Amino acid sequence: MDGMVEENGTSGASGVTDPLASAASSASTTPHVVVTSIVQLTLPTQAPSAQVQSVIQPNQQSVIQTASNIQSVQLPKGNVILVSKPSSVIHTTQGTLQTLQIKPEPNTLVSTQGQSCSDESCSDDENPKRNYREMLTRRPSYRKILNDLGGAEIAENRMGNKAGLESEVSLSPSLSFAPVIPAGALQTESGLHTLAVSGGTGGGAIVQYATNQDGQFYVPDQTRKRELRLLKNREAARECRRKKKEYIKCLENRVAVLENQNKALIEELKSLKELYCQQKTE
DNA sequence: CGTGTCCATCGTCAACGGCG
DNA sequence: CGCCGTTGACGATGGACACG
Repeated sequence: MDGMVEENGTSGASGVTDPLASAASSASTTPHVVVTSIVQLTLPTQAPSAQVQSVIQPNQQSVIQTASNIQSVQLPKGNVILVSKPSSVIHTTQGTLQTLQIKPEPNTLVSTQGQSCSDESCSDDENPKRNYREMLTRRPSYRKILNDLGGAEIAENRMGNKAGLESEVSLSPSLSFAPVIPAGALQTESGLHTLAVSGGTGGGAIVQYATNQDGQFYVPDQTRKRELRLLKNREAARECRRKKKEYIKCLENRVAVLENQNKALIEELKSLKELYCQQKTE
């Protein structure tokens, strides 16, 4: 093995501020610390070492995840690389990256030449019609992005949530014979009793009850269905917002990384121009 | 201290797409 | 085609802050 790849969890060397990390530290509701990784490449033989700014995060419930296999690479001087998981939402900048030669070792995971974006998003550059159509259609859902990333873990969590939700909802039939009118219940013209249930900030649920022949209160099937739908949608909206936030954070992080790379490339171009002019005058 | 403004968060509705 | 998940839009609410 000619080269080594190691990650340290800092972003200082590249000078990129990490919006993810700062956001994580400021948001009290975020339980995990998100770290932008610097991948230090120790290059083979005489080549100088180079640092690669990565937005790949440690394995966690995230849109962006660490590639499971980190491989050694051969990196000619001046080349810029991105080490990426194949189906990542992180896309390399098309056309600006030079060829990255991967050492032909078995079990290596390769992403080269700015092709690390997902199959869906970049496989059909030669099909402008489809691209145009996709531009007009809805962008993929956050869940789809996560699935593309192999978010089995998240899918499992969702299943868990769903189970919890259903068990919660299954409590509803127990209300079918509530012996007393709940406090705050109002009777409507249709004979239904509505009960406003406040739920934290904003919004609130409304549950409707009816009375049977014995004067007992029960939740009509229609009401129960609505209750279930609202509950599910409430949970879905919460999850959707969480994913959206995470997605936006990742995009912001990516912007920071790409800006930094752009800066570095501009500097490199500048120095190469100077070098070229010097040699020309000699 | 009361009021106005801004911002974050929430619940709900409606539209859309995917799936059986 | 109906059901269900996803998500943008909207309005409600509460907290933080500035101002008089």
